[in-house]
Amino acid sequence: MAKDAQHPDLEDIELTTVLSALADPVRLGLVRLLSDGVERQWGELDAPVAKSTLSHHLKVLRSAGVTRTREEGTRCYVRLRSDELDDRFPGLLSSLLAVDGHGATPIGIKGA
Amino acid sequence: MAKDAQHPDLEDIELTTVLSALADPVRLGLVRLLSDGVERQWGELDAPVAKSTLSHHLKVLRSAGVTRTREEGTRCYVRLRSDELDDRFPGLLSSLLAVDGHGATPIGIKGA
DNA sequence: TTCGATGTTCGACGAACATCGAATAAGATG
DNA sequence: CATCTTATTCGATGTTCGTCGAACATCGAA
Repeated sequence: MAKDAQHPDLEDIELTTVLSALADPVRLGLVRLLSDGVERQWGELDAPVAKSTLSHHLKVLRSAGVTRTREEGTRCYVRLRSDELDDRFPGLLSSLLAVDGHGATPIGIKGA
Repeated sequence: MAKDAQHPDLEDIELTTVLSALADPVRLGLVRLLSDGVERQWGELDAPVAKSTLSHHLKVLRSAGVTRTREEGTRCYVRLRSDELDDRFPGLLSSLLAVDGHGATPIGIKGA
């Protein structure tokens, strides 16, 4: 699963790439959910999209260096690359999370 | 010219809208150029795109509340809405401008 | 090994987008 | 008025993007 889960070096990521990744409501919602630093399993994520779509979004986030994926058996866990992001783009993440009236799709946790 | 140059209230602008607007290399380049606070005339902007395309990009930025357009005769001037942006999205603009290794298209000033 | 759970990949679709050139509008200037 | 400059809009084109369902791959468990 997730064969070539590539995690790019943040130094190779351009600002426009990250901005594109975060410009989507669903992806921004995912980032906000993950912003507490807790690692989540895919199945936990309660997003109003099909599985394949969710998989796609998580792939985009991963490719943009925003998230990190860990595989354990058949399950995958995601978490934010907060520290690395803040190192590469100082202040960006925190300023994004501080905004309210963001157009992010609210993402929940199943069974919560 | 620029008949209904609408400048939305920043309070009505969502974060995703701004991120989308800034995710384009040309538009990010324009914002960086304008970040010195100087008001520029369209003709001054030396971007590697056709005039109609430039007009389009400036319209997107204006619709996203990022820039403000002033008309004077047949000429139009643009400037960043820096203060208002920082009020609505604290720290966002400055963190974006601080990044180097941004994928922004370099925009110049004609005759410079 | 067969089954179930979990993600991924693969077309496919429509919508949105970036881009251009040409046509247009409107003020400035001769 | 005729014309030039400046910017907008229109129509067209090709691309990218978000989305879905279906098929596939992989691991764990019965």
